[in-house]
Amino acid sequence: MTIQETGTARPAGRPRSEKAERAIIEATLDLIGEGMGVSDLSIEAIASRAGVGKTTIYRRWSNKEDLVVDALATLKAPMPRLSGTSVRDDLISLLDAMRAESGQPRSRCVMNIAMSEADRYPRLMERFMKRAVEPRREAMRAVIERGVASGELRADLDVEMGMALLSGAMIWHTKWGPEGELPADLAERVVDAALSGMAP
Amino acid sequence: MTIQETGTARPAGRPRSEKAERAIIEATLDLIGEGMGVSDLSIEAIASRAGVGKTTIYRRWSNKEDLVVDALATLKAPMPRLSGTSVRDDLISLLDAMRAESGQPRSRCVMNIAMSEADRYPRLMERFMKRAVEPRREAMRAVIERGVASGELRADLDVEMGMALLSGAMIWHTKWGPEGELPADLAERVVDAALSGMAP
DNA sequence: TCGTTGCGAAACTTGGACGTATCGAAATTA
DNA sequence: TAATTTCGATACGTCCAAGTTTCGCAACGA
Repeated sequence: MTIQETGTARPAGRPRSEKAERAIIEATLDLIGEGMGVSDLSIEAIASRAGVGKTTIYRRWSNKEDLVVDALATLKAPMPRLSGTSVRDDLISLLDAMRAESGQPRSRCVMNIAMSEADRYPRLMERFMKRAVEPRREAMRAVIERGVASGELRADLDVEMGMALLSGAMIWHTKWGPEGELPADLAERVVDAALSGMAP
Repeated sequence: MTIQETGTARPAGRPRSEKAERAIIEATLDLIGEGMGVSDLSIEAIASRAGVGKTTIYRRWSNKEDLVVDALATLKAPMPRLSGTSVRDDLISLLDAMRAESGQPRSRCVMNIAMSEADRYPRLMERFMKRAVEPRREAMRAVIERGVASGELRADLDVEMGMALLSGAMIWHTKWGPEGELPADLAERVVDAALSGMAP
């Protein structure tokens, strides 16, 4: 018996480097964040960026898609804490988290991939949606439903439509709004616009 | 002097085939519509799909990006005729045109490219936005401004925000809504939701 | 009819990425 | 210390698409 028996018995030889593994995933996310599509990614580019031998990648992942799946899976949703004081405040919090993320190249991964690669990599998308998108969506849905129940929102509100208005407006600004950073008060303005509507 | 002097004097030799040119552009749009990114397109695939020799492509375009630019430029916006009776009706017409297009593979080009390739092909995007997106955007802006002027919409409405709500909600449904075709009444529901707002 | 140019097909060269193998060094167990 | 495994680096053969060239034929003007 060996001294350490916690979990799996460590095999002989040099252990795999956690650091290398993280560097590989970071490099992958970086490249995707810079606008690369999945099919543009090359293992060689990832290895080079990560300062790692190709062997070290192939020892862990047998192909590019597996690597991307794992890389995206590490993008956990750091959901904003919701104050719960008012539906308006909570919606602003959620949308402002979107705004903040849209500035970071890293989080652009989410959008770039979600937007463009759905058709080509369905397996990847499925897992990615579940991991990174669904939790946020669920959070927003919960807030809206709470608002309907509490009377802060219209009783006859279509919840999905509400999500479409709010999220869609944020996406629109990200992609087609004025150049540069999104304004700091964008989330608030979007929420207020969606709440009050366009009609007088 | 030659007999025909109408415009440019025809050079000697066999004239270029209009048919081949159209076939090339059609093939390009088809492939993009099937979900291919610009970088996934191969000249050989285009030539093969168009039933054309690679030579015939390279004789006209010196590289892939030029070809894609021209191909997308032919996607003219078949703008819906606006009745002008009410702002609501006109907005529904505009959004319903979006819905109808999202069903056609050909028009998915617009979305796929616009969504995903912005960072990588800025030159392409610029020309494409000008040609295919800006006219529709301008039409919607005009309708909203008319509504503000006529009192059909809030006097203090932020026009850009209104566009974001409407267009964004349509995009959201296209990309993340329930599977399958968009419901026939989606445009109407989006417009009404955006007009009346989420607050009671 | 003849010269010119475009046509599709195919051969060709080049370059990049793939995935594998091999190297000496490093890290760990026994 | 010896055995084992991973490390980064690099070389290798394969494949695929890019882009160029060549070929025989077709379409046009003179």
